[in-house]
Amino acid sequence: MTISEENYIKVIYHLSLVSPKGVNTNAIAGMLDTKASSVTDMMKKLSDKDLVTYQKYQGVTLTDKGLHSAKMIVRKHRLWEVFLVDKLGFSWDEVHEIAEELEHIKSEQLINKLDAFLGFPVADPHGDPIPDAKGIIKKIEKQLLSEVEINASFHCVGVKDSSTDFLKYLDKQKIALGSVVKVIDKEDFDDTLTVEIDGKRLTISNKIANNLYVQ
Amino acid sequence: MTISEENYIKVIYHLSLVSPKGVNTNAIAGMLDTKASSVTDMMKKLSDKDLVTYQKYQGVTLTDKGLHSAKMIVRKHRLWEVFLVDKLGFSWDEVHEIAEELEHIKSEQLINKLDAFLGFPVADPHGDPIPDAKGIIKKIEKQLLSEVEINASFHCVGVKDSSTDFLKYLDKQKIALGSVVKVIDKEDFDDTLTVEIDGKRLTISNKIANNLYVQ
DNA sequence: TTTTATTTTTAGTTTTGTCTAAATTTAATT
DNA sequence: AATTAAATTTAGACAAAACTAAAAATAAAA
Ligand SMILES: [Mn+2]
Ligand SMILES: [Mn+2]
Ligand SMILES: [Mn+2]
Ligand SMILES: [Mn+2]
Repeated sequence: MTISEENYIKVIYHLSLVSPKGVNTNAIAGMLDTKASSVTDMMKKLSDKDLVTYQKYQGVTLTDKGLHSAKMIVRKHRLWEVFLVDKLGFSWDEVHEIAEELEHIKSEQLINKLDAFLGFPVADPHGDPIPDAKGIIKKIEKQLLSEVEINASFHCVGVKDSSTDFLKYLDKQKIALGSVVKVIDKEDFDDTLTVEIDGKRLTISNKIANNLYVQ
Repeated sequence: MTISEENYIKVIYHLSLVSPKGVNTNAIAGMLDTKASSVTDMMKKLSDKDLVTYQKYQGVTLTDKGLHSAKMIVRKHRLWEVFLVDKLGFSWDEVHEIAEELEHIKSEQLINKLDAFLGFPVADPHGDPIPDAKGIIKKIEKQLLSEVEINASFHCVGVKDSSTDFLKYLDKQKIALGSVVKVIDKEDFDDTLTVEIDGKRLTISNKIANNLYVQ
């Protein structure tokens, strides 16, 4: 599998989680910053390799083989992100780009040794679950902060949006995975929340609360 | 720079150490397992990018820019080899192939953080020197075991041939970097050596002695 | 110094992955 | 149901990096 093929497979995997019935050509093109015609070409190739099932105009889905490949790429991506943050001291907003390259290193032995070296982590620095060597993903129980009842306490366990802007905002507000959050009040008009994070009171917009997972 | 361009630059660098006057097309083709005509094409491209000076039929040399690029690739290759052996527990005959891929990961920050994480090593698992962030290579004093006087003691500090076969032979004989070697006797006829390695007596051929560096 | 052998380059293809522009299919509106 | 809009695919082209086969330059041998 080439790097390009791997990038396509991974994008189809991520989009499948939202559109399990079939992933659109344009959606793939958007994620990979390429043109729809290029996607169509690649779908034919991936279909020939039995990694996706593709029917003209009907979107694509991953085959079992494609799904397994996708999980292995995601596994590599997330393990490398853990390495970059835990061992090399990168911050969580700096690692995605680098992991985007590291995820294509071929050795299976490498990734399993890395996994052991890191202590078999179950989640990456953004709280996303890491598939194990067999591709099994331990589902992490979580809710969006925006959908949680008032006056109960939770732990931050992940982010939905892992853009630099959002992660830097969280850093600024001293919100990290593990932080304790309690929703004090919710504004009816625009769903703005008053929360207490690690004891400190804070007002956050619905957009923020809608991108932060708690448990 | 593409991965292919980087591989060419690195090979030219290694061959330059032996042929500083100019590296031959066929030599490059041999190292990269490609055809001479492909090399010619690439030399034109690298020349256009000001990474090599190339004149038809006269071989190539690296420009300052090309030399610096080459050293950065070698730096990455060797640092990753240290990581694989010291942190992940690979043996020294397993790391070259993987480092051949890892050396192409782009981030400068990554490699400098990796360097720090590893404790700024000066040599890779095969005893080859690691260029620092500026490209400066601390020359390691060393002699081939085949050229050393009899009855003096040395430390193994590197291998000239780092093929799997040779490294596995050394493993079998319990010879590692750091081992203490003393040449007891040299056979006039074929230069076979009788040596004492970490106290154990051993007979080794000239071919072996000619691929082991001591200091 | 010719002749022969080796090395290197040129010319013309191929594969991979991309693009633009045009055609086609499907979805959404009148 | 007909028309318009959006999504998708086809057709044709291009750049990168490789190849084969043939031509040209250099080196070695007679
Ligand atoms: Mn990637
Ligand atoms: Mn992540
Ligand atoms: Mn390489
Ligand atoms: Mn090495």
